Amino acid sequence: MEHPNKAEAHHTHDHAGAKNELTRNERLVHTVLEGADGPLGAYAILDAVREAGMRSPPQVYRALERLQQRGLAHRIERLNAFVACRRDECDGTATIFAICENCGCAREFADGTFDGFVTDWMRDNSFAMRLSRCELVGLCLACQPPS
Amino acid sequence: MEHPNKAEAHHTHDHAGAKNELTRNERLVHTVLEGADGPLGAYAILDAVREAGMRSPPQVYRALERLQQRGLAHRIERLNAFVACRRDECDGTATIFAICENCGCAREFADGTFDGFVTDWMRDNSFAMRLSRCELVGLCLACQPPS
DNA sequence: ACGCAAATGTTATAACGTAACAAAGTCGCC
DNA sequence: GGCGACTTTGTTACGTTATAACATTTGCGT
Repeated sequence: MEHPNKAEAHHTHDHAGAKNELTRNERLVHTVLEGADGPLGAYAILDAVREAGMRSPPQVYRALERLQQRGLAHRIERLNAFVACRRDECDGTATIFAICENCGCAREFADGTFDGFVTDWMRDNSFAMRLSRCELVGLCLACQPPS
Repeated sequence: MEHPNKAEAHHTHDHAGAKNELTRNERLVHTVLEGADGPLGAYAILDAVREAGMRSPPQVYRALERLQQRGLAHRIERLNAFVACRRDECDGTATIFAICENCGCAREFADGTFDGFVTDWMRDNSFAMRLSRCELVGLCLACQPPS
């Protein structure tokens, strides 16, 4: 039951600043995510950047890893897919998504009550939290049956 | 951006009752999960039940799916792994896990503040939630550096 | 120019998950 | 008992997601 860990979510910057520090591959992947209308799998991203010169999965996964560290992209665990972060000042440590099962859209948001719950729980239970992920699964307004 | 969905989390029962309704394969998988000291991947489960007669991945995944529907097991998205639920009366619609990056342990718990946050948000945002998943990632008490 | 670190490129393979179909068990019902 | 419908199980083959390991190139300070 041993378990290593991955680099993730520790840089600080606001997004405007962070975007200017991207490498070529990071920028390619980030641009694709920004232009997408929903979460994209790593291989979908790969298809989209292939003509720009990225050819193999590790290149895409490495770019994604660094974008996540900077809070510029998030992985949606339930979908094995990735999105560009649209909130400014996001460091990636506390993300919440509402995921629609019908259209696949994923809406990211922040919430003070949730942050409070997390903070309280980690204090009361001596858990040294590095990051939290919350995924709400259901139907978005547009996808709900008429009335 | 269309997207289907999977069967999940809709039965009701308390666990004591539900356990008596398990089929042979479901019981085999559930017993393995109950005996494990942490989350298990589907192929680790397969190894553990092979001598009992289950031989292929679909058999394991099918049993897991039905256990999840009954709230007897949960998938931890971040780990691509599964655990037996130890709370009674769990229907699987709202799970919270604290996952240790060092030892791999996953502690499940429930929280009223979190439930309230979820309920409020779905009301305020007209989101028809089917289930919520929350995963806190960090170090459990036993794995934190001395002081 | 040299050396170091970061980033990139490439191959092969590991790990996770499912489609599709066949066979066997369960149960009600005439 | 025999029939039919449904559920569960069994099996093969494949699709999808992710990473290990190593070679090469790039950026940059001195």
